Amino acid sequence: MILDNLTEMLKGVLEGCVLEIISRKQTYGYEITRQLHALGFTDVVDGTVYTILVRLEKNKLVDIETRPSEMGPPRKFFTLNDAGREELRRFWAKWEFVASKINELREGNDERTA
Amino acid sequence: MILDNLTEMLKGVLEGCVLEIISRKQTYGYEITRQLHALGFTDVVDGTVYTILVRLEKNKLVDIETRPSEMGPPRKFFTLNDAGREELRRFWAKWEFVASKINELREGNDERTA
DNA sequence: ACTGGTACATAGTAACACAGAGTAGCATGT
DNA sequence: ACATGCTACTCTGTGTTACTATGTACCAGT
Repeated sequence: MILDNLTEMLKGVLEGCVLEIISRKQTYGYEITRQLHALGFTDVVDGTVYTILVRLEKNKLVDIETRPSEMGPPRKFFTLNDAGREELRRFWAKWEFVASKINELREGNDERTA
Repeated sequence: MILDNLTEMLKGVLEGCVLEIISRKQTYGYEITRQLHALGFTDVVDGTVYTILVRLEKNKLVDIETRPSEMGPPRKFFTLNDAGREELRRFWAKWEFVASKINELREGNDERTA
């Protein structure tokens, strides 16, 4: 990728992305990582996703169900619960706010003091 | 503000905002803080802005000029140098990438492979 | 003298993404 | 039998960042 080091910019948004992905359908860590890669965030590694999932679990935003896989070790499937859906809603509200303000700044209210 | 705790989402973008503000015109810390408040980021405190400015200086992205003020203590005026303008350009490229991907995710490419 | 606004500075803290390594199951190839 | 490679989860440690809290200092108005 030409754009190196998106790390800092992803802070605070990656968790929201994971929430959104889980909200679409019940899924598991490895699959989530692949979806993020497909989205374009190719530098996001599985370790990062797993720490996010652990955090979501700790904050009781997801329900978890472990099921055997046809390929490899068993999978931990995640589903959003009510708190998770509420958190996701808040995430998008925050994103909308921040993104609109950033774009406002960008589109230069070039305040001619002229 | 209804939207509490934008902190994490601002990581990685606040520095870019400060660069953009400085690029508009030579300015100083306190004024930058006020502009961020005016933008809508009301929870950003001056201490945060000063640490960013110190970082910009350390990374040699700004030129600095200290001048007396009519009101209060002397001000440290900041101007972007070539490296700073290049960094700002990179910031917007990253922002454009991340924002487009997030919005893509949001607008649900619900890609049912049916 | 006191308050309040202006202006800069810094030590400590919490949150987050990442690096790196490890464990484990299964399939395939040699 | 052994190695390789993909799938899948887990954990420890690190660096970066914004925030908290506090302090210094200068000036104006009361």
